[in-house]
Amino acid sequence: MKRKGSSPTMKDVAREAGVALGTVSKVFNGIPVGEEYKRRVEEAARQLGYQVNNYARALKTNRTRTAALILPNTVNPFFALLAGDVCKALARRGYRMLLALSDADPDAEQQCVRMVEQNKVDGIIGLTYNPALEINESVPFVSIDRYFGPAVPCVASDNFGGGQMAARKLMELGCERLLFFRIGSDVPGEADKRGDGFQAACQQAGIGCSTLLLRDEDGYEPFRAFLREHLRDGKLDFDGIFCNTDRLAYHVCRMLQGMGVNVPGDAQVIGFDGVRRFGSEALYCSTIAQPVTQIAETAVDILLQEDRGHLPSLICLPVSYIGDGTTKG
Amino acid sequence: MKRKGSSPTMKDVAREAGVALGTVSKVFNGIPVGEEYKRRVEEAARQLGYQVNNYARALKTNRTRTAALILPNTVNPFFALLAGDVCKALARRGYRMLLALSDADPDAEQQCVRMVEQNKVDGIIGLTYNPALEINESVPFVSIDRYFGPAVPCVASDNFGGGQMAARKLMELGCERLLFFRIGSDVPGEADKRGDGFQAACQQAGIGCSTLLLRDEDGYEPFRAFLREHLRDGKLDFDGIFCNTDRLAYHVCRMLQGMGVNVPGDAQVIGFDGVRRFGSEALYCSTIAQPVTQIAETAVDILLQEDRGHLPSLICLPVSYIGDGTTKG
DNA sequence: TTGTAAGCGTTATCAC
DNA sequence: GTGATAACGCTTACAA
Repeated sequence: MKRKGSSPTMKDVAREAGVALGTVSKVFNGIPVGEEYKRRVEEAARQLGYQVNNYARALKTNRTRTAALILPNTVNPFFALLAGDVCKALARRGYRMLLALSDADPDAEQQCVRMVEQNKVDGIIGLTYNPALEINESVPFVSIDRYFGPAVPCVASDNFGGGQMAARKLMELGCERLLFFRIGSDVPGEADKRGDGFQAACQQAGIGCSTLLLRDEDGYEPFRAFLREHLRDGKLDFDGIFCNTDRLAYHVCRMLQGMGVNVPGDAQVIGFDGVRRFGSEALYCSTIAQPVTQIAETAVDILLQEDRGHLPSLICLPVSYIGDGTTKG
Repeated sequence: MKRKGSSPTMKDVAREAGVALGTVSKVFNGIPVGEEYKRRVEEAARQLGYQVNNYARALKTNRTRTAALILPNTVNPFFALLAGDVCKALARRGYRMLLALSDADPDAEQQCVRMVEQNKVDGIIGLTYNPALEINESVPFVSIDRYFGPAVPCVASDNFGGGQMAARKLMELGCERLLFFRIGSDVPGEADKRGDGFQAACQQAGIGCSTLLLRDEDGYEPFRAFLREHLRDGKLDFDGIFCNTDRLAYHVCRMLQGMGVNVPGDAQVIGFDGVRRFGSEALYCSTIAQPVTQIAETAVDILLQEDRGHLPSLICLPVSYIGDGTTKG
């Protein structure tokens, strides 16, 4: 590794090149300047290893070319994917990404907002759980997976459509007794529509649908109890189960296995997310996959949109079904 | 969500509080000031929703209280964990984290460095693959998993010790014919010592050890071919396999399963990393777990150390064995 | 086209 | 202890 010396300023470059300060600035901002001057400035800059000081520039221009991403954590593979894709989407547009982790705690989320506000970010993308989050009006905000109201753009998967898709797929694959399992946060979010879509599709098809809706604090055990209750003579009352996350689906499959119920033979299971082992390999189960890259790309596009007049309020991106082992197709 | 109005400056606060600009600054920097003045400033600041402008502050002080983390990606669960832990370690010390993703591409890594340098970060933590990385001397750098030389602090797991640990554990569990599988990057790194440690322990114990060392580009198939070659009458020539990552171990287990070799009955397998399903649940295999949180904490500590005079050059943090399914204990 | 100078929001150095 | 004032490194009118 080479380690070059310390930071020269524009003044140094100007002196070295024998031109005025303003000229140097112009060169670095692509403003036309005499060919010979330009050459000299570039040469001097290269020689001194000059780099513009973004902090000084931002102070003047009020644009930091930095955006913040607020996320509960980075270990949840969906969040990890999102973080990566948002970072890349921003980088492609010449923006830097500040990452702030909240642990899904409302107070911590507010602190994250304060922190990045102080840092004069040009915008914030947040996947948050605090419905009363206070954000300075002057900083653009795009929400992911949580709808705050018409004034705050929200991008999410087509959760409702995904739920419908799961129900229809299960029916198409021969299921007749459907079950929906849900675990998640207390605070309402777009992801709740997964169940809504599932139930709507069932109703539309004229078949019933049992449900068990829990909160994260409840853990996975109640699902096991529920399944046991609905197990008669080794046969499950249901032949198609939709879980609102791949993680839950994974647990359900293991529980069923433990009870001697064959998946997908006796019961087919579909999860939601499209999470992969080691972040990029095999799926854990048949699933409704979220278009993570597209979510990131869209969120960034909206965030950086110049015209802040008429922004979309809710954007739902298309999901897709991927069969992988826990369904018959 | 509430959205409060735009950004007042110190000047506004000073006017509102009826004090001088300098006094406001002092209040926000914890410099003693008259009790009554302090109260008035704080009141005014609260009323106006004032927050210090970090960019202006940094321009003056030359400290941004921001550090950068350069990582190949965020989907690899180990990297995801690291990103989270570094972010939290920095936050706890009042620092923000800029995340830059390189895709493990040397040029992109250099670009990341340039980008965060322009952003005047107070330091960079990098998990990189470019041995010729150029970093401005004036910005502190801590490397993870790659040793650049005595002048650049590197923090890593005790890879050598982990390799030894794997060998000894396998022997302890009755294995007599050991095998080491390695896949990874071309460029030398601390992780290479996993194999060194494993072989050293074998030699010390006076037992042989076969190896197959591949690069990422080779993919996993050659391992399958190797195993097939060493399968006679349904019995494998080896009864203990150490893989340099959990991911490889996972694949190897599936290959063995496909060949009718029982794990851990006929062959025991140990991986390295301690990667968990869904980022936080069950392991994929018995493993030598890396102390990710400690690595992050240590890297941050070194990075922010005031005394840049005598920094440690290589810090190896203790790993731990966790048996989970692919070994007999 | 080029150079000059004001000022972005802070901090820090002074007289007071 | 308090309050002007000069930087910090840059952009951007505006004057030359």
